Amino acid sequence: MITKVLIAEDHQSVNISVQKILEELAIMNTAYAYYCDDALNMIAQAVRANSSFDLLITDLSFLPDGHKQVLSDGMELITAAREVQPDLNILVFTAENRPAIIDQLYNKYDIDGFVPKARNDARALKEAINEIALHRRYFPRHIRQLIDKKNAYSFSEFDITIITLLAQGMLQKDIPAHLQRNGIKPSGLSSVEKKLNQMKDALGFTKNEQLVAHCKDLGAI
Amino acid sequence: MITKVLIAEDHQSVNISVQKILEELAIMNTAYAYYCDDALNMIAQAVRANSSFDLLITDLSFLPDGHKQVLSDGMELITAAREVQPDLNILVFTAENRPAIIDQLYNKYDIDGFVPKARNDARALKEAINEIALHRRYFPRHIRQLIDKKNAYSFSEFDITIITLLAQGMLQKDIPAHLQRNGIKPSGLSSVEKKLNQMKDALGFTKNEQLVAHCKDLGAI
DNA sequence: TATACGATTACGGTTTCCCATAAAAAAAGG
DNA sequence: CCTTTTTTTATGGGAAACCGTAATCGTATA
Repeated sequence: MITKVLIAEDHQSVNISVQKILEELAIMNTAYAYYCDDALNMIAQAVRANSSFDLLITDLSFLPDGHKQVLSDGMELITAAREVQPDLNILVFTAENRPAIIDQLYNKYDIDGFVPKARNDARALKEAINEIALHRRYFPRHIRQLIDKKNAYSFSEFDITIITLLAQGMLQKDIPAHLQRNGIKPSGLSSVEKKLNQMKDALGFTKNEQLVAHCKDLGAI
Repeated sequence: MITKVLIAEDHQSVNISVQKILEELAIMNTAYAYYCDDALNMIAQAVRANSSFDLLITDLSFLPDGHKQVLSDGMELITAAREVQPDLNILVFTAENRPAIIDQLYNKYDIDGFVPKARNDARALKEAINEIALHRRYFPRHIRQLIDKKNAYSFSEFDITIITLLAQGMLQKDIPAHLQRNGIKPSGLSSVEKKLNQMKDALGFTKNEQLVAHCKDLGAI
């Protein structure tokens, strides 16, 4: 049963609506935060007071606005929250639709539900909360498809490192030295070239510029 | 005086809040649409019925969801709306924060106000509506700064063409032929190289990959 | 220890890109 | 109409990237 819920959402306009939705579900014990740090503090304090939250509804992107924060986005909040309260249910409510991000949430962060901000998000939120109350994960079908589609090519950490360096202006021939300095295993120039060719081949690309553009679209870099 | 307002916003959660905000401003004559096409129809019909809207509050991104639409985003809606009702006040309410996009809204689409979805967006919306009622444009200071900052380098159509081609995988040496086929004036390879150098120089870059990444971030391509 | 195998790295030739300079063309000015 | 200036285009040498192949390293196995 879900009775105590925390909303972490920096958009006031959305925050208001989520509160209203919880009211309609007869969940009266709610709290809300506009910053990740505030949210984490509330979670920690609730744990200490033996009245921990049953559910965290959080956005992913939190715009910086001058207030210095330890946690800068929803991903970090999720990690930190799980540390202070491992059994906390987490529902991500966001406009983010880049497959690489959602895939991470599902497979790495192991969140309990995902609701995209969209035309029927109010109804979807209610469904999601009800599902999570029944200990089931909530991921709409079209979201699952999105995750699968991105698996056209699954970028490894090594892939991302190389493309990021290129996008930052490093010469290909200088990458090996950088990899060695950071203790990254395959560091030969040939290995870098091979990886780039693998990626381009898998995606039907011919130039590094395409890889950079594609990763930007996916949100991988 | 603003008495009749149309909300075009596909996120139900946001749409609800905006309606509530208008209520608080004692604006009771409101309508809302989840699709651009619907919004345009409502505007056109109101004009025909001699009861046109005073203000359109619109988002920019409208997610496609199967329903085939003529207008696919807020930019197109704005253009179409201005055709059927040139004096319509337009307030853009969006999470979009790419400078190139906001710059276009301000200088090309000539909208009356811009409110970013953020921590105090409910209050900002009220301020914006009040300002517009007084026939003043509403653009928060930090938004103006954002527009100016992007003017570190102002991409021309030619610039964008070249970078887009690179991001699509075209070899640099093949670009001149493409430019000629499309009747674009400077088409020599040297001209392409010169432009690329100008851009990289202005932005402190050394590689084309950086340009592609930067333009993706800006929303220029 | 020897050997086989996969992964990584090194090397050489070709293509593309980069950059400076010069020629040609177009525009501006007298 | 000619000169001056600017813009565009052409050319060539050198650097980087591309690509196939060979050498090397590391590990597992007999």
